[in-house]
This record gives sequence, structure tokens and C-alpha cells, in this order.
Amino acid sequence: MRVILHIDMNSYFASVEQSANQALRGKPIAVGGGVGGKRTIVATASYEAKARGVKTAMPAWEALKICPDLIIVPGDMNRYIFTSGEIIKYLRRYTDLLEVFSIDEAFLDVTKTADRFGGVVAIAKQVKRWLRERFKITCSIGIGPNKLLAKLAGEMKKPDGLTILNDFDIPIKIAHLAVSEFCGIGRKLEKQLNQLGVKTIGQLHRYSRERLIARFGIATGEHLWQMGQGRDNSPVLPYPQPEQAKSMGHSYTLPKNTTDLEEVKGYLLRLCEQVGRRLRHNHYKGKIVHLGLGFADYHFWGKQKKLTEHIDDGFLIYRQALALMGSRPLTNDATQIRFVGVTVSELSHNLDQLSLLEEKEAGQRLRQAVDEVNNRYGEFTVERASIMKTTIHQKTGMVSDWWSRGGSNP
DNA sequence: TCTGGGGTCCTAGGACCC
DNA sequence: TCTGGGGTCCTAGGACCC
Repeated sequence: MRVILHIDMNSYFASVEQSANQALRGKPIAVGGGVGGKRTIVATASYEAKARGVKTAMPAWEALKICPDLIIVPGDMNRYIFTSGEIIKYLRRYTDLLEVFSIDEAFLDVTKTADRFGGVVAIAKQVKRWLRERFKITCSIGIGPNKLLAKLAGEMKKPDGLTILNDFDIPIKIAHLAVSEFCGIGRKLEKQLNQLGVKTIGQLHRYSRERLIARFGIATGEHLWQMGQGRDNSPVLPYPQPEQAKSMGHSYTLPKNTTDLEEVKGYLLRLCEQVGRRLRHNHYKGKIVHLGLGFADYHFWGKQKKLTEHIDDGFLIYRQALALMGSRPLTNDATQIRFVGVTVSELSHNLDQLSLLEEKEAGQRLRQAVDEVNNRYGEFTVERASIMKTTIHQKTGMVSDWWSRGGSNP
């Protein structure tokens, strides 16, 4: 039997802000996500704000309506990443089997090391004390025989919880919880399970494996059944994770919906340049270009194209994206566009000889020079002339870079 | 004057080849 | 000239996560 710890920092971004700035302590604050303006959402609310009804992913205007004295703080991702790194460094003393699950969550497999520290509960208490003293952050810790139950245990008491779950707890302790409490069962799966009469974890526990497979297929059905039994064989993947990125993309919600395709193309070019720059910065090239458009009625349209060669040039990405956009069936030209995104996938890491030679080509040198300026002075200091015609919030690049590194919505 | 941004994984169907 | 079965590639799209 394994012994897994799940550590989840409570209201992470907001806690870090309150830790750094005394004036924010004890006050309802929200760290903003998105690019600012009317369409900003709450990325993280402090516990004072949560007590007033402010929730993660709530639009900023709505949050201010229910909590007028809410302080909206622009996020400082560099600080969150730095703090996260310090915390990980500390946690590594307990085990090498540490998986960074997101910027504010980690799994520790202490099966072999817990005894050295006086047991798993002692470790949990030490971690809590250290976080409180060092960063004034509270955390919720779950302990279980696998990642599934450790994470569920961690979710059960917030803030500052410490919960232990075992698989034999399923029929009793957690039988009443909704199936969606399991990581891996979202809104759609929950609805489909509900239609089968499966609303709680207890009901899932008792449901027939054959019927789950018949309904959801072999992969999902089997996975759901395993969850219902509290089983999960997935290993804790040691940090740093060796796997490479599979795709890179950026998207942007327009400040106002529009039917003007030229305006959309302006944003699209910017996004493509951003993606290209990020690919080059990380020494990737990609072979598939995906274009996505979101409409005012919240339906999405997407198309992708596989190329014959890997690319990392923003303008080449843009050309492909434009071609994809041109192939969109023009069912209704008056449909308002609210969102545009571009992603490049099937990435290859290109640190080989060939690409080093290519790097020497004139075009590459120019792009490198542009990248260097942008890396040093911020995104879009130097950009193609046609980009400048469109107005876009100056923070976009920065914010996107945050999310790309954090990839999290704590 | 609702609902951000960045990812991963899986499935299904059609084209094409042998 | 009526026709199987397997494999792979490509594209679309759904679902989930933080």
C-alpha cells in the first residue's frame, strides 16, 4: 500500500499577495485573471472575499456587485512562480517522488520515507507549520493510498485541512459525496452518470462495471469503475517532469464582440507572433496549426491543418491560420465573434545540428534579434508594422506568459 | 449588457493503402 | 468486375484539468 500526500495551497495567489503586502491582510481581495477590463474574471479570491460570496472564475463586475469593497489586485506571476519554487525545494526533503501538479498543488509519495520523519501525519503537520511561518500561507493536505483519494481528501476540508482517506472509507465516509468530487469527473460526465441514477460516490461504488463499460466505452467506463472502487494506479511523477510540451497556443477574448473580420485578423496576427516567439524561445517547432473562433452565442468553431514541415515563424503560422479562417463555411456573416485563438501542436524539440545551422540564416537572425528585444523589454516592444494598427491591451502578452508558465487557476 | 486563458487526453469517422 | 479486413494518417470534436 502506497502512502500519498496531496498538498493544496489555499487561495494561493491571494495568500501570496497578502503575505507580501500587510495592507491586504484580513481584507477581501481578488487576484485578476484575463487581460483586464470588463471581461476580467477572478483568478483567486482571498478567504475574506470567499466568505462574502466571491468565487473563482466569477466575472469581476459580478464580484464587485456582491462585494463592493473588494480589492482587485493585478497578479504578479513571477512572485507566484518564485514562491512555488521555494515551497517545492522545501518539500523535496521528504521524498524524491514529488509531482508538481500545478503551481499550487503537489503530490508526495512518502511510502518509503514517512518513517524517517515520524510518520505521514507528522510530515503533514511540519509542512503546515513551515508554510505558515515562512509565507503565512495555509494549505489543505490529503493523505491516501493513491493520488485519487489523496486529492479528494485534500478537497474535503478547506482551508487548513488535514484529512486521511482509505479505500475502505468509500462505502461510509464519502459515500454521500457527489461523483463530481472526484478529479476526472466534470460537468458532462456527472450529468451522464446522473442519468443512470448515479449521483453519489457510494452509488458509483456499487454500480456494475459491465454497465459502465457498456455506457461509456472500455477506457472511460473502466476508469469510472476503478474510481468508484477508490482505485488509482497512476504513479507520482517525479519533479522535474521529463515530458516535453505537446502544444503551445494563445487565445484572446475581444474587448467587444465584432463582425469585422479584418479586426479579428489583426488580433490573430498578434497571437501568431506570440506563439512563434514562445516556440522559438523554448526551441520548439510545430507541425499542426489550429485556429479557433468563439462566437457571441458561445458556440465554437475550430479547424486544424497539418503541414509538411515544422515551423516556428509567427507569420507562417498566421498564413496557415488565415487559410483555415478562409475555409470557414460562411453560414452567417453577421454572427458576432468574441474570441480568437491559435495553437501549434505536434511539436519537435529542435536543438539538433540541423536547426543550429538554420539558426544562422538571415531570417532567423532577424527574428532572434526581435525576440531578444522583446525578452528584455517586454512583449511587443518590437513588432510587425501591421500589428500596430490594432489596439490590444498591452498586458496581454505578459498575462499570457504567466498562464503559460503557471497553467493553473488556483 | 453573463461566462479568461492554457493545456492534455480520448474517440470516431473517412481516406487511403495493401 | 460487388467486394474482405487490417493498418495508418488526418481531421473534428468532446471532456477534463488548473
